[in-house]
Amino acid sequence: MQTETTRRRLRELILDGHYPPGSRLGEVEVAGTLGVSRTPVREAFRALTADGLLAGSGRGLRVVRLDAEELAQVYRVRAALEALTAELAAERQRAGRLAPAELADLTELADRTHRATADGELAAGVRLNRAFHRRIAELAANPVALHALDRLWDQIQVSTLRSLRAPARTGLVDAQHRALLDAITAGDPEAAAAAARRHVLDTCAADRPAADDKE
Amino acid sequence: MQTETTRRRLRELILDGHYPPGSRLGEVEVAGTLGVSRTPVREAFRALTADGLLAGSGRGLRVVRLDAEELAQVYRVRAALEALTAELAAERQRAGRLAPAELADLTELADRTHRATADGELAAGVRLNRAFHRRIAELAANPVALHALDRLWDQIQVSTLRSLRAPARTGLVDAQHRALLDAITAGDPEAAAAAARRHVLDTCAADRPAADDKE
DNA sequence: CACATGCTCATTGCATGCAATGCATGCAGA
DNA sequence: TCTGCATGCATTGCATGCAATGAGCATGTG
Repeated sequence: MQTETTRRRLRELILDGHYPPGSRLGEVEVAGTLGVSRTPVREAFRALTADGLLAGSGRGLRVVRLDAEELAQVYRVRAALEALTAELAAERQRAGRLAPAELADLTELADRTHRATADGELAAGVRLNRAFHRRIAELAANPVALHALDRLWDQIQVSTLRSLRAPARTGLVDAQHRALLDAITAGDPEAAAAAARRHVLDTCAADRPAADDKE
Repeated sequence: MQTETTRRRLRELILDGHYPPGSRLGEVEVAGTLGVSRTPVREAFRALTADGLLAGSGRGLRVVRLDAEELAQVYRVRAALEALTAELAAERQRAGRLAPAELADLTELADRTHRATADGELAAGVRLNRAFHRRIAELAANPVALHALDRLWDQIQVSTLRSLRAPARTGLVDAQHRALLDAITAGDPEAAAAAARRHVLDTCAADRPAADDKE
């Protein structure tokens, strides 16, 4: 079971920025650091490569570094999938399959996200924001979409780590979260899908200036 | 490099139905069959598991067998992604970024798909149909979407292998392919997205009777 | 006769040795 | 000084040994 724990720990290290994009990862080095043999590290590398966090087949794996265009492509797929999950969640709400507690939960996540970001706790804000979006995907009750989104969120998180941007957009983000929330609560699939798509694409546009790649 | 070839060969065997859904795959057995050691087989297993073709954590991997609901969930994600690729392809056409030869190619794929299916060459029809959809995804020029769709197509192909159904729907399928093609050719993203979504969801509905799972 | 329990064996997970490969570095010659 | 080549090294890919674990089966008992 060391393979799985190794995979998890490595993923955390990458998502934390401990291994920033472009870092080179060697089997021996990581095996030594984590105190396991090369085999589980090797398999963890494969898994993370499949998840789109590592790349560079052959000699030397590196943490993926997406350029602006690739990041935009990831965002477009994310927008399509989040439009789907929002639509499905709204459908389930309309069908009466969502418990009030679940919606309350979602509202609280939106609140906490806004508060954390407004208070300047950027790391917590990023985490809560992701939790908010993920909760919607859970309410959609489609594991396939959820899994695909998990991968995309990981990729985006890695590539936008350094640009933990200031809150200027905080108000807009929160307003869009509320709009999405309202559409789901109202059981309006079309509105929910549209709100989700717009929100994600706006976020993409806001992240784009992160094209200050050097090194 | 035996890992990669092993992965490819195993994928082919699974997609061909040589290892039908539910089959149990053992490292030693496959290693013996393919004439390699357990290590590359092991890694190929991991990769195919990540691709959603194998499952069954822990003791004994099996070829995934999706029930009707899971298959429908895959189809909904596929519909969202194919709507996106159709939209992107149409956008590129509108922007004049698609060469006429590329569209001609696509038309020919639609033709050949229709002919093969109408002639009762089901296997060839399935292959060509997939090639048609894939070509659209290629024209969308979004590798992220293309990769995600490749995985979904694989999963669907495995789970609908046994129900290589008769052509009754042939006419409808071809008509929808033409509608999609026309929307892309016309550079109409909304129409293309709608056509793709409807086509995929109709296909899902047609595949649903495959719920005659026993064994 | 059914169910629980203990045993045996197949199968996987992990570690490590060995061979191959690609890269960097340093030296020699132009 | 620059270029080309050769050599050494770091690193990965693959094979295999060993230990652990879970499953299936047989047997004994209620």
